[in-house]
Amino acid sequence: MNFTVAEENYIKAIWHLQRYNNDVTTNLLAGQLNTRPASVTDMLKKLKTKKLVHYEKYHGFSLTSEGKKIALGIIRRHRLWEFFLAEKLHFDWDEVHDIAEDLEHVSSKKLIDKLDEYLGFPKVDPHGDPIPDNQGKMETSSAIGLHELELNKTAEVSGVGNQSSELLELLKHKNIRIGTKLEVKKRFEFDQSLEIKIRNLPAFTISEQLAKNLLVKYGK
Amino acid sequence: MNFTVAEENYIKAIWHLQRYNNDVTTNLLAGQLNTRPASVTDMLKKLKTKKLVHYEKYHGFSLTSEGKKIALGIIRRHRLWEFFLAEKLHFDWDEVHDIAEDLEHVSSKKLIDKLDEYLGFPKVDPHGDPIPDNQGKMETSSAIGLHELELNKTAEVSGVGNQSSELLELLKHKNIRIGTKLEVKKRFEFDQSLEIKIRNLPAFTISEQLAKNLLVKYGK
DNA sequence: AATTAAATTTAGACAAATCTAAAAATTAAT
DNA sequence: ATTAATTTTTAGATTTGTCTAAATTTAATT
Repeated sequence: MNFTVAEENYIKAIWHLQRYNNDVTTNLLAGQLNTRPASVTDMLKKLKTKKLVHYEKYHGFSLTSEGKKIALGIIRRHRLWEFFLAEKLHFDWDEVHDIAEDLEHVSSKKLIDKLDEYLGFPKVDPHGDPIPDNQGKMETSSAIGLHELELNKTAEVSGVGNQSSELLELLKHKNIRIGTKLEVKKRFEFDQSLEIKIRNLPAFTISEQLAKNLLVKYGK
Repeated sequence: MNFTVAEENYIKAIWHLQRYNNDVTTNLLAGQLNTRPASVTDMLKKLKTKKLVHYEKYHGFSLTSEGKKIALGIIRRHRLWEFFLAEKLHFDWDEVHDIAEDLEHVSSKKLIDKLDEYLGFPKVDPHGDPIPDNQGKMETSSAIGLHELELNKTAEVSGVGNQSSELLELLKHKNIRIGTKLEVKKRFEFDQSLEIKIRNLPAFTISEQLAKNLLVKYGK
């Protein structure tokens, strides 16, 4: 089966929302896709006839297992292109997302498998998100939010909570990237801000909001 | 300005047809695009309002200089991706065209310029067609059809007349590719077929039609 | 030059994806 | 348990790109 760009964007958005929300709603999806709730309803009907979502009107929706499979294919394409853009074309990590949004809809299976091989079967994209293999399987991350890291334990940044250019710009400014090793030295109760330290550089403070969007793994 | 995939396909098709036909007609373009003459008329009106074609109804059409500029941008993207697919991902030359048809519509200028640099600013694609640079300029080829090559003069294959998988399959079977050196030993008047020789291999015969679709340059 | 043939354009319809405004269903609140 | 607020869906329109069938224009032929 073949899908339109619009269909793929809906499938992908539902998949992403399902990850962090117990139930995905019409309004939420409309917000995510910059469209209107009425348009979402229309598309849900269409995706239902294609057996990509379970959907009962007024009672929510979710991806079928077939829908999830399609979603993982799109995400695989997206993240492989992101890796290519960063690694081979030397794009900054805050530039790759938008271009990959377009490239991900080129759906030749052979192209993507050869690209994967050419890139050396990478396991994570430039934001630390895992890349599904050609069977749709991917690493499950043991990462936690920086806000839940214990004090004075070294951890390594392994991902970010989202790909907004705002977040990535801030991280670039603070010199934090995937692989950066750091420790939390102090937690301020007033606003839940954290004082962190990177190597032997002067300690500095980051907001609770930023901390929640920084994924880290324990271990030197 | 930004263009839809449909618009880009029309612009590109007109550009290609203009190269080999004095005047491009509605029917010809419809045939090329696998669509109906009525659809072509509709699109021509649209492209006229965007100043990409000169068009007076019942009296033909052609690309404006702006239209040509857009066309060269699309062709640049197409041929760079073809080069990438063949050179980096090791696709056969008869597989690259269809995939590049999709990739060419991803229109980030920065992406294409960085891709160009990454590939080492190639001058021709895997079929021997010249790749426009980021100013839209490209090599003008001195190639001639194999059917007009003088007898017993060595020449080198530099391109093919079209990218149909049928032609490319035939060439693969006959072991002819870009860079192959050959000579025409004899021309048969009856059907204009040619006997050709490649290196020290046994001579063999090719049809007039194939000869016309093989572009060669003189010189060892 | 009149008629026939071919090419092109118009008119009207349709599918995809979207929208606004109104109606219906669900959920929350008094 | 009604009423009010929110969410979701329907109804009807719009845009893009396409189609068929009919009408028009141009070109070819006798």
